[in-house]
Amino acid sequence: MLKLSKKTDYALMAVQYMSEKGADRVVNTKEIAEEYNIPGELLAKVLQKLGKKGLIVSQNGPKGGYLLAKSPADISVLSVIQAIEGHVGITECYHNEDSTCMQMPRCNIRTPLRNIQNSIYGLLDSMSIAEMKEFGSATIVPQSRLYGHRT
Amino acid sequence: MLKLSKKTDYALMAVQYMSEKGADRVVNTKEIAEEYNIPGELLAKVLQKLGKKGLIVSQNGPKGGYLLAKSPADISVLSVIQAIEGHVGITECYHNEDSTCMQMPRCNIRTPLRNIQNSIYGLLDSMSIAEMKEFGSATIVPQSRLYGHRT
DNA sequence: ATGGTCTCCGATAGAAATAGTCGGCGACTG
DNA sequence: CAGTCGCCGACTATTTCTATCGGAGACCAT
Repeated sequence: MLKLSKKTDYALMAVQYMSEKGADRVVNTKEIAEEYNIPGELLAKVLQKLGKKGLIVSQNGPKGGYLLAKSPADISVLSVIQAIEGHVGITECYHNEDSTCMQMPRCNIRTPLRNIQNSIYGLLDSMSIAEMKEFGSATIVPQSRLYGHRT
Repeated sequence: MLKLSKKTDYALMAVQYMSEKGADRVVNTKEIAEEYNIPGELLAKVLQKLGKKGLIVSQNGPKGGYLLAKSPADISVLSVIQAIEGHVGITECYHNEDSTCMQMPRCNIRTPLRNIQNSIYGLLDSMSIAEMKEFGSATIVPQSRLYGHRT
């Protein structure tokens, strides 16, 4: 229903939080969990996934935690979403590679929806974590935000 | 996970189908269900919802069925989606009016996500069923497709 | 007027995704 | 070498989505 999962929300919050704290500050799971009232063990899994995907870097041991792997300006919102949700698609047939969709043979909305999907992707891909924060205060989304994308 | 439900897919297919058949042709549930291999009883419910929302008009009795209530150019993709899924939001707090989100007090992504959501809405709202069909053959989504939306 | 066809509606069962939990392992710092 | 913290897999609970069932009401043709 076009809704992001809670895990994804948590991921975005965490990344945003780290970006606020600065590049040198090691942040641990508990700290974020308490800040936002997120169940610690669930957030831990989310951060682990972000780590695997190379978006953040982990540091073990006491005083350990996480750091952003790159500058907030270089982390796209889409990359965070995809790190958690895997390959995302607006419909079953774009979401699942080997989907056995009964409607496929005569489907009249497959291609149009792909175009819509690509547009949404373009928006999410073009927006960085750093930009997203600014959007918080901005009231208007710039017009130049959406692109045509080849099918 | 940013995916439309199957019901919504069915709704879009059905509306598209009706638009193809022309304004005067009464289409019944069974016909659409067979064309696209959709479970008949489920499609029936979907069409009923579209009827309630005034997107299509029902005609009872034998030789009954459905007609588009307006021209395909006047039916937005968003209106079809919302007819089936109700109020849609990219996050829980925008999806559910009375959501008790534990992250609310300090949430750092609420407003930015709303802007993103509004952008997506703008796209879906500005696209009609008639246009959607053309997007099926087009390879490029026009640049002018996204707007700024007030928060 | 009546039987067949079709929409309409609520309830419910089954399947799948999501949210959250638990327990043990390994790495690091002081 | 002990405590802290990340790492990982399995597990349960909850919610949402998908699909089905049974019956009521509208309508047309004969």
